[in-house]
Amino acid sequence: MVKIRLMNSMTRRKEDFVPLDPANLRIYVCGPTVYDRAHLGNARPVVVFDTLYRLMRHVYGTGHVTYVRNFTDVDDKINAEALRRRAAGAPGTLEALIRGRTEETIAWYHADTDALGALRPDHEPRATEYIGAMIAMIEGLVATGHAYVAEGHVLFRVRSYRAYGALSGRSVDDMMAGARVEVAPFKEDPLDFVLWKPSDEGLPGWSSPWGRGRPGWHIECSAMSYEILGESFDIHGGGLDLQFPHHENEIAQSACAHPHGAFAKIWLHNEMLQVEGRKMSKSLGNFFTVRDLLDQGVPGEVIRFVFLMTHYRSPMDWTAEKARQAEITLRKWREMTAATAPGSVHPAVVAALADDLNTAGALAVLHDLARAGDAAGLKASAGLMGLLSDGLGGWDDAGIDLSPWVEHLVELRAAAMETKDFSALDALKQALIAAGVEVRMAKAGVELVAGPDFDAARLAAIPGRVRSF
RNA sequence: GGCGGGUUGGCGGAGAGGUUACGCAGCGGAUUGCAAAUCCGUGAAGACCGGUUCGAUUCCGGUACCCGCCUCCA
Repeated sequence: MVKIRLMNSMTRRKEDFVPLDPANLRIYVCGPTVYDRAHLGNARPVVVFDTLYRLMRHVYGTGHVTYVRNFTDVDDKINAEALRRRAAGAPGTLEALIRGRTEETIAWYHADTDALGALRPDHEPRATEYIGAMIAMIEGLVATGHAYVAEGHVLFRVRSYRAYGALSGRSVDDMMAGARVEVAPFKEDPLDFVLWKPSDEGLPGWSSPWGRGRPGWHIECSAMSYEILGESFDIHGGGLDLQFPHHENEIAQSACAHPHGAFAKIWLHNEMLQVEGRKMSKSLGNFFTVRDLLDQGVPGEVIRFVFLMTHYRSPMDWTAEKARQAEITLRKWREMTAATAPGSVHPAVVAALADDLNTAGALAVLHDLARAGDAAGLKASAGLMGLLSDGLGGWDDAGIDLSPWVEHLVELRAAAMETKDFSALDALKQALIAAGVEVRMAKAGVELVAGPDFDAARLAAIPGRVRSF
């Protein structure tokens, strides 16, 4: 059995991974709030935890890993969009408009993450389908004194959980010192957070012991992970920005609601994404979605490769130069493996991934395999990382038959060898190169490949074709 | 103010207390009518100051600078 080591955010140590149950390894990852297209930053945990999922399936067996990633479909931004649509004259109830918006967004999310070569999780629960479980958990917390009701709200009593702050390395008193928390007048303590809040008629709501309302953000993950994975599971993941307060609050809720459970054994957090050296933000004008990139012609496989170039615990900078390099490498590898059946995964690739998901190290091994000419090993090993699969392919094929141009070049070369006048041959060659075609002329023959900058219009505009195609 | 992370060659980016990371770019060579592509080879690093050590880029401490979180956020 391959020994997997993971950096546990809780202990700040790289630990040997020992599953609670090797026959059913359980992973929970915080998923998106489905109010709009996934931006590039959203894609990072998708790829990171997909890689973890693939590694675990490889090591423990495909049927022995349960991967859960939720959809948060209760959120003020979703409400705002639904209200906007209603104001614009859209028919239907508010709930129906909300459902429509979240359905649409989830479909986008699936399409975009599929394009990145991410496997669908085994469960993708939606918060709205677990309201009952959330209410039950909140009732338990109230009954045991870990939560209290105030003015239609239910709040978690942070001081009732002694270990609060352990994950993010803060003490409650530290947080009080630098508190920038909005303090509602009905809170016993400024750090107490909302489990349930009232909804007025203009907002979606569910009936509860505390009146019509809706859940706070953190409770959904506690409720859904418990319902699907139980009170103890192996790994909980998400972006580093979720470490506090979201994950800290999840821990507090779950630990108090299920005091005999361990909740998550290992916490993994991916670092954030930057774009050309700066934080991605709408105000800087460098904000874009996965779909934007795909529409610009950046293949999903290239996006995935760029993500894998950087270790998940380091900030990752998205740059056009990286995308260019990734595309060159993938084209080379795809050409090399096109007619090859996958062999076996190279142990060094597994070893690199097993060492806290060292994807950059694993890619270096892939380069070694390519250099050694091991196409079968390359294809299988890359497959473990979600690369070079048939499903992600096709983008490197310009979908054009270049063989007439090959014939033309062969004829021109034969003539040039006779006459010693290479000008016509060189002109055509330059024109092809200008159209983004790689011209490979060897003694044995001529080969043309449409490269990254292939431009069909420029190709079509080249004069002097010997026949029409 | 509180908490956490980082600083590696021209660029990107890993591992390892002592022996080549790797990729891109560069340079040299093979090949080619010439190129391209490919292959082979090659120079180039560890923010700064101390400490531990036979030996540190790798461990420890400090300084500087950068970044993230603390507010919806992946």
